[in-house]
Amino acid sequence: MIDFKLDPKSGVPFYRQVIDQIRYGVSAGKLKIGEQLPTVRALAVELKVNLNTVSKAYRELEIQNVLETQQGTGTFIGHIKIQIPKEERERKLTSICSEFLSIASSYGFSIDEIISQLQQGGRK
Amino acid sequence: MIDFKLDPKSGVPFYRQVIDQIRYGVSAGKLKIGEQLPTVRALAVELKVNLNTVSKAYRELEIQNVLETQQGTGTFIGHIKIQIPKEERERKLTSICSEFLSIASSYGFSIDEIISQLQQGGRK
DNA sequence: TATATTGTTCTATAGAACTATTACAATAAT
DNA sequence: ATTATTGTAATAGTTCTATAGAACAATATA
Repeated sequence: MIDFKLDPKSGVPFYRQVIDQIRYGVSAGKLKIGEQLPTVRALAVELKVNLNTVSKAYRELEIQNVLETQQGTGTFIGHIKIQIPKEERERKLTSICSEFLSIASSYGFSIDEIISQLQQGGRK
Repeated sequence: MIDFKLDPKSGVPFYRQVIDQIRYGVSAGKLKIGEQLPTVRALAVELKVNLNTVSKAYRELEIQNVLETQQGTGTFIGHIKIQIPKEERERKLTSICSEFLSIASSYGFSIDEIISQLQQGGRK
């Protein structure tokens, strides 16, 4: 289970922060397939946000097939593994990396700093 | 001078992205004391945002003593040395890397793939 | 002086984000 | 069956973000 955290100063909407944390948790293996997430009400209380905010995050992730929800039961990590065509995959990798680099360096971060940080964040 | 970049998908307001990039640019030494910034109109055109959005960013930075403005002349990097706390810089790096990683790995890219691509894209 | 350029301010509009409240629907547990 | 728990939905109101357009103020320049 993730230890959810919200950063009000970041400027990033709460529901997007929740989405990010779940998506990253899944890909980092912190959230296993089929695992139950906190209920919308429980997470709303924990994060001190409105129920609708959590609900919105869960809803978007369900649309993306990251989550599966069962009314009355709960919300779970989805079973569907999404497949992306290889050419598109290559292009996507190049594109997001290039875009990210230009943004990161506009903040004054060097490649080395970035890579070092990514390596830390990538540990399981 | 900074190569300004806006990321509409990040969820961070435009004016905040501009603020961030200038502040980090200053602390990284990319923007020198007394250096003139683009005019509000020029930057607005470059970033394809409204004049008021840039103006808002500049105004906040003037309040923070990062910038000094002279009506009719332009906007300049202030003479008061602003240090961005190491922790804040760390947090920003962590934040953008984490967000990027969550997106990248949701496409199924491994850390190694990502880093390898970044190293290629980072060559000049 | 006249004109252009710069930043500033104001109004109006639109949409997103978030909260609050209430109610409804599906499932599980008793 | 009844109750509790879960997710869902609808409405309303506030704040924030961003745009568009217009006008104003200060400075530099021709």
